[in-house]
Amino acid sequence: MKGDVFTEKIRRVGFRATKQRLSFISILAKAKRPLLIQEIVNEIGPRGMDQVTIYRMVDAFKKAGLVREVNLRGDRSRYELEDEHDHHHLVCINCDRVEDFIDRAHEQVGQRVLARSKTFKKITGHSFDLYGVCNTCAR
Amino acid sequence: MKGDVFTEKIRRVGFRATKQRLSFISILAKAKRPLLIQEIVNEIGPRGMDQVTIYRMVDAFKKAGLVREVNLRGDRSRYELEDEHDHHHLVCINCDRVEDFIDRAHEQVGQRVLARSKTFKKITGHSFDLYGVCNTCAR
DNA sequence: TTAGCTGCAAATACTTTGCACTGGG
DNA sequence: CCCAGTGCAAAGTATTTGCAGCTAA
Repeated sequence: MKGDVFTEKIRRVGFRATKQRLSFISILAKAKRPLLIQEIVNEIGPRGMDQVTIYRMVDAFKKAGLVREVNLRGDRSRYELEDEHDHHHLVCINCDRVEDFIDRAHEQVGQRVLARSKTFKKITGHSFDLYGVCNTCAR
Repeated sequence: MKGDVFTEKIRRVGFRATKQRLSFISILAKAKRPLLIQEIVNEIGPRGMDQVTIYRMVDAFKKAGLVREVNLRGDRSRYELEDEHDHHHLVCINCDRVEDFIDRAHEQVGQRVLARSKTFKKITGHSFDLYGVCNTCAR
């Protein structure tokens, strides 16, 4: 467990690498899409760890920049591991399947909007996701 | 009250134009930004209408295409009137001030992503908002 | 008149907090 | 050893549901 890559990640941001945190991170790493708190709880199983612990972990990891909070439609917050090329999501409105994509168009939009704006000084972030219908649901 | 534009809007989608619905719509029309359920309640005042009614109204109007649900950051859902040129938001991360902007770049992104995707058939919607710091908060 | 709406009460779901105990370093 | 982290219980919000009475059309 010493040289484990998740252990390193956690320690690097100044946290203790408890087994709860390791299993939390590994669940997010395996997931193909951002997960609800409830989905993480289910994944871990009833005897895994307390729901409260997950709320606290998500909060700490978010501040530490290890985890990203994602809001799709009117849904509750979902969580995924932070990655270098901040990707966006293409989400099926029928079955919730998620495909990630990378696109930098929003950066130019930001510049354009800022240039025109009389009230804003700088852009610091964005949210950009697409919704659609996947091949399976389109039949 | 007969020729009122809000009354027309409401009737056109098959609903009854009650005074609760009229005041709800007029509050959203006056607001300069998407409002929380709680903000709408406050706006109306304690003796105005029941919170439950607002939840039900928001739901019905959303389905009817009169109202749009907006999710900014990890915040609860906010609501605004639907408009023809689906605008986006530039939000101050410090004071929550909102400036609307219009930009169609996301349409090309959608085409691009769809062309590359092996699993999606079509794009039906999007969410795109920018975050930044306004002039006042930048000082 | 009468179905669509609303209000009130209460249930349910989600999230946060307090505190004593545990285990990572 | 000792304090960050966890579990459990309970409080605090947010949202939904059931039902009786009201009112727009």
